[in-house]
This record gives sequence, structure tokens and C-alpha cells, in this order.
Amino acid sequence: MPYTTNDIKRIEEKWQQYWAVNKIFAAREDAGRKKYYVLEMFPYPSGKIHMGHVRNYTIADVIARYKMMRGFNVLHPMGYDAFGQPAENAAIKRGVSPSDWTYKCIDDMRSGLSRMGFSYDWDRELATCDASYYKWNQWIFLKMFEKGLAYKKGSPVNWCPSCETTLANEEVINGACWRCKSEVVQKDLEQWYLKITQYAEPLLADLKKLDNWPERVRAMQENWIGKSFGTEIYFKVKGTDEVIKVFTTRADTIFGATYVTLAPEHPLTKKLAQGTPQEKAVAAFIEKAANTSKSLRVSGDERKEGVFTGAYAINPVNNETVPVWTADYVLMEYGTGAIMAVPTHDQRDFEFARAHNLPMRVVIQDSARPTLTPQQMTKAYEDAGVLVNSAQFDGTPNEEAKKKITEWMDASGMGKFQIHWRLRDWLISRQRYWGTPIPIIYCPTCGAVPVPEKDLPVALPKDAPITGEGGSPLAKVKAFVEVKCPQCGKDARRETDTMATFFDSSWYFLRYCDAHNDKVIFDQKAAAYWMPVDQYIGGIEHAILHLLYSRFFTKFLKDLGLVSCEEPFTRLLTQGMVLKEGEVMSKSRGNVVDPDEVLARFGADTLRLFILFAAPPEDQLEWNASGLEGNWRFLNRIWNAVEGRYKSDVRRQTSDVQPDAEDKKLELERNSAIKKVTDGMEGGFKFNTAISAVMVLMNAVDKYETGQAADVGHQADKQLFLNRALETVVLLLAPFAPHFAEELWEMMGERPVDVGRETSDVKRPASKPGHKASVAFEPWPAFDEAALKTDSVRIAVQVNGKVRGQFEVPRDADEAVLRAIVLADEAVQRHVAGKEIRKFIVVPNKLVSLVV
RNA sequence: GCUGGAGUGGCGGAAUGGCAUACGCGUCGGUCUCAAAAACCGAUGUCCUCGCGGACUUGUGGGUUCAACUCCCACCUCCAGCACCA
Repeated sequence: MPYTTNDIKRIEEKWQQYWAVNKIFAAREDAGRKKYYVLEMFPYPSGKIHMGHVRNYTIADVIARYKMMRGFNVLHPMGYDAFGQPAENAAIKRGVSPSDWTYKCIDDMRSGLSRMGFSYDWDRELATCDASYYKWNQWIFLKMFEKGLAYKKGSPVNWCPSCETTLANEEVINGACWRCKSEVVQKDLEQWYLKITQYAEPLLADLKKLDNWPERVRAMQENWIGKSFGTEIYFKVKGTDEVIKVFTTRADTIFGATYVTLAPEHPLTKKLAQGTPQEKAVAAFIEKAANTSKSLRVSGDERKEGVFTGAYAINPVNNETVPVWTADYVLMEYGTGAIMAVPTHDQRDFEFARAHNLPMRVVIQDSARPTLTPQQMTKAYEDAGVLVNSAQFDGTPNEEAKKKITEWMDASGMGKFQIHWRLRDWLISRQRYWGTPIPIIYCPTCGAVPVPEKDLPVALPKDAPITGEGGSPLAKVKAFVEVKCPQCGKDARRETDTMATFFDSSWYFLRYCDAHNDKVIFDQKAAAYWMPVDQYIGGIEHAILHLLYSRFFTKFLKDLGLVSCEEPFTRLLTQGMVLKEGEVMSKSRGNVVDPDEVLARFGADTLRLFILFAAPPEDQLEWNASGLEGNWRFLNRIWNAVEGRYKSDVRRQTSDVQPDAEDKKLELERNSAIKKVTDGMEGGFKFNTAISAVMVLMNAVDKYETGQAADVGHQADKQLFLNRALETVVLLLAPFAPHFAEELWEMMGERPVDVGRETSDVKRPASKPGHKASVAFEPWPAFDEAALKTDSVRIAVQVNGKVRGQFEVPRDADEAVLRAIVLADEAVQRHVAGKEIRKFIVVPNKLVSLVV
């Protein structure tokens, strides 16, 4: 009987129920067992699960199940990143409450996840929108407030006009809102920030420790944090007491600074122009820059606009008087908002100087061809060289000069070494409803007062009017806003903004260690046991946002003494997207494949197998319906072989048996399959090749004949080898196709032979004798090195680098033997005939190479 | 521009410097069938050749080596992230 659609449904339900009822994946701390924490980035509950989820969680599940079979105490939890704007949008569109909508979606997702057979510890399930969770968001916020890491300031912020809320720098993608793609504008607002910049140094330095993270994620974070070493130089403004501080990484070019440029927003820009003939022009320019969107200002590289401020500054190194300009290409948010312009050695300054007829001076020459002159130059010379026109520094190589000049300036008060960071503090205030209320109370007398810990959580009121416009919905809930000051008892008002939802996801991995603790954020011992996450799996889209914030929170909580690890995620795997016809599956493109439809026809195991087999986990995966059928056929072949050929009444041990050549061949295939799958799992989760190794073994099983042996006794022996091979197939496949493996394992009955089990000092949960117990905790099969060594090997023969033949030779044959065999061959002779053999190279058991 | 990654059959993809194209899909041929589907068996990089066999082939061009998809140099293309960052 084949493995039919009906069987699939019955089998999958049966085992899903078995796993759930027996809670076999519930994790317990056990100091005597080695732990392994597998985590996938938890989903935003937007409705049913999609193929992207299926891929992400299947990868994680295979790892979790594999590690269980290897004897690890595995923690594999699941939860929901449940706060966020889509719930509010649904509320506006459908007239349901964000809470009802979210919990409905969570139910849908949970049942979708269950149908895939994922090995979660459901006892630890959490949703960030539960007060029992966000209470601890507020608690962390208060701790940060206490340490001065959460603070409020008025400053220009990124504002999404469509979402009507502020955004963090990390949420602005190419000048647009990451969520709705509307153009982001700048707005001056009082907002709450987290001082992530205080952790810039360790966040950067510890990236080096994350050598099991993809290189590109580390590179992206490094660029984002953006440490640059440079010099701050002071230019006095002529005739005033004002000083312009500029930041440069090219102190070596200071003698070539022929003017100074301020950002339009720089406070001195307007001030310096006052009373000069340029006053009106400067005011107009500032006005124009303020009204130009940042993305437009930054877009065109050709157009560099600016005006003279009317003021002059003194270059401290040579007391030269240089004009002060303002230009749109200087950004207020980087460095000091002011630069020294060196047109000969900076391309932007060069373009600007040419456009506005500003003076230039060459101060670095290519040591090989010192021929640069300002008149001839068509672009800035930004390469290395030696200094000229630079007083006592003439002739110094420019890299060396950076340090020497800065030291010299520092000694005489002209400037100093300075480090600048690209990273900004994290703006977390959101003018939205469906998030964690910020636990602050504003008192007219006491100012911003933290909500006392005993009053947590500050509960999100259920009845806020959600319209999507007109500011924070919480501000309209009188009962929420009006409160007494915890310090003086007078009338006060609550903060009505909520936290950015990335706050919620920055520490959820810690809460899983002790998910239902209502006394403390989590038990420190539990966290010390489980943390750090050994393997984290998720999308590359979180390379900066979520992963950087989580690292920041972990470091902060470590400083509080709550966790013992520096970094939350030891290994990171970023899975590729699921494509169809070359495009990302998405509802808007209308090219989605619904996992439910695939489940109904082929079942979870085939779907899992297809997703893992079709591409390496990090690569993009092209959906392919006939590939899916191929994997279904593969499972069928195994099913038919076990049902038709496996005999559980054969009970002899393999050591009693004398194998013939065919038996040895099967054993070789069996052992090399174990080796290949194991190596693939240990060496970076190469699921596609691991599955192909099982396919190769299955091909060998199909070719293996048990009925041909002359005597009946040997037929029974052959059955033994067949049984052994089939059991190995089922065990190797168990992490990939768990329901299928459980069913076959049960069908196999009492365990008749030894598959060659892994021996290890790691304790395992007791498993019942025979095959009745779940295959999930069966020891992973071990391979036998000796069986991999055949008596003879096939080697190739090359003549002058070209393959001219293949030979079956004894293992480890020496050169003399090989020479005799190889040179006797007619095909080799044809290419060697009459020529002198200059070299005879032997690569043991692989090939010989002749040079004639 | 900077940073990271990738270019291998008709397709997805495989190869610690050692027989390129494993495994799967597709295609072609066959078995079974009245027929089809399913299943099973076989073939399948390109070119020349009836065949034996030979030549060529991992983005391009060089180099190192007995031997290069793999190492080195230069370049091209594509993907991703960042970007008037001083």
C-alpha cells in the first residue's frame, strides 16, 4: 500500500497529538546535560503563516531535532511579536479592536505552526502584547531611565506623515518609511531616546567575537556604527570671539584648507552673516535648505549649492584668512556640522570650489609624479603621497602626517584627536496606540517622574479611539492620562506615547528562559543556563535593526548583573527568501503559494523536505511544483521499501554475519551516508546535500537484492543488512521528515539490530525499549570508519594533466605496483608511447599523474 | 563611490588543489496498459564521428602547479547594504 494523502493526514495528526499530549519537547534546566538553545525570529502575527515562515521555522526545527538526537538538552520556544501598527490599521479598516484582531491572528498562526510539526516547547509561548510581557518592557525602561540611558530631548526627528509617527534612524530606508515607503520628513519634537551610543564601542568591538555570524551582517553593523578617527580643528572667526570647530579625517591636508563650510542648520551660519552684506542671501539659503527634503538635498551629486556668509576665519596652522561659506552638502548631523574645505584633495570640495571660484592649493603630491597643479586638475587627488606647501611637514608621507600634525596641533591648542560615530541614539517614542505605554508621569512641580515599580504594568487602556490621525490615541483617554504625581501627589499627566515595537523584540529571547515569571523579569539561573542562544535563524532584513538593538539590550542587562553573556546570539543563520517566477512571494504580487494547499496534497514532511533540499538555507529558494513532487516520490520509495521489504523478525547481530561483496557495498553506502549527513549538519547546516546523501543510500537499498543468496541462512543475513540500512534511512531522515520517520519507526516494531549508535557521555531522556518510543530522542547513528575503507579503490590516471583511464587497484598500493598496472594499459600506452616519463605522481587512493 | 556576496548543464544545485556536473527536476527512450496517469528500468554538458574515439567546457583575460570551479593578479556582470559621513 503506498503512502497516500489519507495516510499523510492520519499520520501527521497522530504524531502532532502525541508530541503535544506528552509534552515531549518541554525543556527543563538540567545542569548535568549540555544545553542547546535554537531560536527563530518570532513572527509578527499578521494572519496565517506564509512560505517565508515555513522556511525559517523548518530550518530551525531540523537543527533542534538533530541536536536532540545528538543528546543535547534543547530549548526551542515560539512566541509572537504582537504589538505594532498593522493591528491598528486592521482596527480602523474592520472596526475590530487591535487586541481581538491580534489574538485571532495568533490563534491562526499557532495552528499553522502545529500543522508543520515543529518541535516547540509550547509551555513557553509568549505574546509581547500581554501585560505580563510588556510590564517588563516598562521595567527595563525604568532601569534605563535610572541609569541615564533613557532620556527625553527636543531635536529634529524623522517623521512619517502617513503613519503619523516618529521613526528611528534605522527605520528610515533611502529617505522613506521602512513600513509604508512614504517619504520621511524632519520635524522638531520632544521625544524619548535610548542612549545606545554609550555602547557604541563594545557593540563595534564585540562584532569580532561573532565569527559564526555571516560576514555581511557584521559588515553592515560595522558600517552602521561607523567609527571614524579624525581630528577636531578650531578656526577662529575673524573679528569675533566665535570659534568654528571642524571635524576631519584628513588632518594631513590642513595646509590646503582654503575655506570653511558650515551646514545651513549650523547655529553660526545665521549669526556670522548678521550685519554683513550677505545677511539676506544667507537667510534665503537657510530657508531654502530647510524646505528641501533631505533625500532631495542628498540625491544629486552634481548640484552643490551654497553662499558666502560674509565672514572670514583664520586657519590656525598658517594664520591665513579664509572665507566662511555655507553649503547644502555639509550635514549638521555628522561631525560638528562644519568642515574645512580642501578642494585639491576632496572631490566634493573640488566641485564646490570650481563652481564658486574658490582658491585651491596642492598640499599632497604623488611621490612618483609630483606634477599636480590646481590649474590642471580635473578632479581631486585623494590618493596617498607626500606633503608639500605644508611648512615643517613638507616631505612627510601623508598617512604619517595625519598623526604628526594632530599631535602638533594638540600641543599648541589648535585641535585634538577626535573619534566620531555614525550611530545615533535610538528614538523610541511612537505616537501610536498598539504598543507598550512609556511609564513616565509629567508633574508640573516634579517634572518627568518614573512610574514606581510596584505600579507596573501601566496597562494599555482598551477603549482608546483609533483613527490613524491626530496624534497619540492614548492622549484622548482621560482616565489614562489623568493621574496623581507619585512624588508629590498633585495632579499630573501620563506620557501618552508608546514604545517602538523593536523594544519588545530586543530581549524576548531572555524571557523564553523563564517565560511566566511574575515576580522578576526572568530567573537569573535559568538565563545563565540557557543563554546565549546557540543558533539564531531569521531574515537578513533584521541585520541592523533588531540584531543591533538586541545586542545593546543584552549588554545593558549584563551591566545590571542579570545575564552573564556579552552577546545574545552565538551563531546566526540568515535564510534566503522564497521566490516564485524569480520574484519574492507576496500578496501584492499575487504569487503566493499557500502552505495549507501544499499540506493538503503532500503533507508537512514533503513540504519540509522540498524546502530544505531545493537550495542551501542561506540562498534564495525558487518555488518549483515538480521539485515538490520529486520529494514526495522519494518518501514514497522509502515507505514502499519499509512496508514491502523490512522484516522485523530478524534478530541476529551483524557481528555474527560474514558479509559478501554486495553486503559490504551496502554497508559502505550506509556508513558514508551517515558520515555525509553528520558532516553536513556539523559543518554549517548543509541540508540539501544531507538529503541527497540519504537519497544515494536509498538508491543503493533499491539495488540491493536479498533473495539471490544460494542458501537460506545467507538470505536471512542479507535481510539483516537491508533492515539495518532502512533503519538508518529513517533515523537520518527523522529531523527532516519527523511525522514520517515516527510512523515508520513505529512500524518497524521492536528494534532488531544495532544500527551503530552514537556513544556519548551526554545523558538523554529515558526512551522506552524497542521502537515504541518517539524517534525524536533516538541516538543519532554513528558511522564506522573501517566500513568506509574498501579493499580496493578506483583511481584515475592523468597523462599531462588529462584523464586517460580508470583502474581498480588495491587500497594503499605503492608506486611500483601502480606503475605496473597503469603502464600495462593500452589506452595509457597510446598517450605515453615512445616518450620519456619525467614524473610519476601518486595521490594515494585517488589518482596517478604522469608527465611525459 | 565604499562594504559584503555571487557567476558551474535546459533548471535547482554538488565538488578538504586530485576523475567537474553528485542528488533532484525536466526531457528522450523503454516496461506495464485497450489507452492514459501512476510506478518502474535506461539514457541525458557541448561539438566532431556510423562507431571506436577525440576536442572543448565552471563569467572574461593572464599567472602559479604534474594537476585550478577551488590559490594569485586584472577585468566584466549581477544581487544586497550603506552613501555629499568630511
